[in-house]
Amino acid sequence: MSASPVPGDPVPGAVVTRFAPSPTGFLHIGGARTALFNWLYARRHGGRFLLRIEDTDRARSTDAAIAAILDGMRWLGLDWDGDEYYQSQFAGRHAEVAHELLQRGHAYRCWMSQEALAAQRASAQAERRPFRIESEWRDCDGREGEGPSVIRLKAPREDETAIEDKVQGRVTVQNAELDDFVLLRSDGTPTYMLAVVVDDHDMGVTHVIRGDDHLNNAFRQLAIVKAMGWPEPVYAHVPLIHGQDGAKLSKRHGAVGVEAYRDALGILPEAMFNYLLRLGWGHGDDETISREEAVRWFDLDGVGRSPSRFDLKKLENLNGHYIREAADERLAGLIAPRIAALVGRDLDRDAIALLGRAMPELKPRARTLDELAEGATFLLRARPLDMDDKATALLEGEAADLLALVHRHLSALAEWSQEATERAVREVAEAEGVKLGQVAQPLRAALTGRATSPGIFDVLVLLGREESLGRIGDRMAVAG
RNA sequence: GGCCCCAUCGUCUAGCGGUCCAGGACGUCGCCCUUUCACGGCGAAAACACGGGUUCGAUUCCCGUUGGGGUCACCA
Repeated sequence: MSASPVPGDPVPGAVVTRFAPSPTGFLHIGGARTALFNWLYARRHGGRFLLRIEDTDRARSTDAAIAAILDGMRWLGLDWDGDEYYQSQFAGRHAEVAHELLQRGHAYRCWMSQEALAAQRASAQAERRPFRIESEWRDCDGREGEGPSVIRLKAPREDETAIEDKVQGRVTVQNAELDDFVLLRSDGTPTYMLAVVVDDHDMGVTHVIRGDDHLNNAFRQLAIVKAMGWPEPVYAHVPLIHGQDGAKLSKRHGAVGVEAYRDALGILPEAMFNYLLRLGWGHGDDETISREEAVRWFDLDGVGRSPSRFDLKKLENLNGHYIREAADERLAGLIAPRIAALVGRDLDRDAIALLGRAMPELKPRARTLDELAEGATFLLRARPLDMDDKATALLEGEAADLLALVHRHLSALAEWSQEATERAVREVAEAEGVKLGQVAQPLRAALTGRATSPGIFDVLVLLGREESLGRIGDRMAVAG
């Protein structure tokens, strides 16, 4: 599935890549992967990775929307070189280029009205033929119209244009397919098509790595590049990420911003990094790939050409892996706010230290920070504990008597350790002629309020003698 | 609809003419470990879309069909 090899690097020398998101309120999963690939490519080749915010649409480009993107990038550890650029800063330069194109005969002023355009489009549709703008102003020998005008590119109509795409291979399009798109709007502002090309050139971008949805645009942009006589960048159009239904990932698929996975589920940045990397790219049978390995191994030829579906299950599995690898203190700090919300009070240093100590037992049982916090709350909940349904069921019948026996044996212990508590509980089971589980399960319910938890002797030690005995006592009191 | 792109297990992928009755991972299902749930270990089911070529030989190359996706603004 590798892309056909593209001979020779047309731009020898330093690599410059860029990520150019438009601020929509969050860092889109697909955008994050595009950013990742650009970052990786630049780092791999000792080049520079630039960030440019496409804030031409001023209405949408709020500070909050921009901050969300920068925040997401930092979270993933995708550091950009230098300050971020803002496309709106360069509007003057964009207009300048449009006028230069005009002077050199590669563009023309067009006074065609929106209505005339709409009429052309309608008749094209009625006759079931492809729509292509046909402006009378393309070749009008200096004649001028009335009122405001736009500047359109005088796109070539003969021959064809080919792009040697690093991912897609050679892609060719008939120039007749390209129409005279607008470069400068009637209010003098630049269109996206013009702005990207000018900015990429001015920023010295050598490799344009972006989503597949821009492949068609690339031909239009290349027309500007050629008209200006600028060096052509290397293009690499990576396939889009799809939802479970196979369509381009969008809001209707649910969470689509990386911060949602971070905040709601509790995904670790290294897990997201690894997952996104493996989505559409592979390195043999390697599954868990570190940041360093990624920089060492990443290459554009490894990027597949077909879209891939976002699979939450795999992300979660990977996240579980990274949780197990993460330092206990870091994890404790990460889940502290979640637990605070769950137990309804802030956690002090002792509480966080307790979480850290419990972490080795908690970690293997969670795939997300959300699950990790959920599994840890029993440590910090206030007495008397609420019992869930399964815990309540475990405490029915003869369980109460067994619990009382366990309480007595544990109370008599001189030393409160895993070994000592285990011995005590096993003695009760043996003396009563029941299986360990018949004693351990009610004990678990009493201590945690749940039917599942870390190993019961770990729980006993983590909670400590006083708290443990207290919790068991609470249940005995209820049983009467 | 025009144009462009894509096509290996349910999903992510390995495979770059013979090593493939197709390998790994997630998910699923068994079994083991076990005080619960996980983790871990072992095992199972599961794919080269179809049809033509090229070739001594196609999952790998070419063409077509089918299916899927993207894109067609004075949005970005």
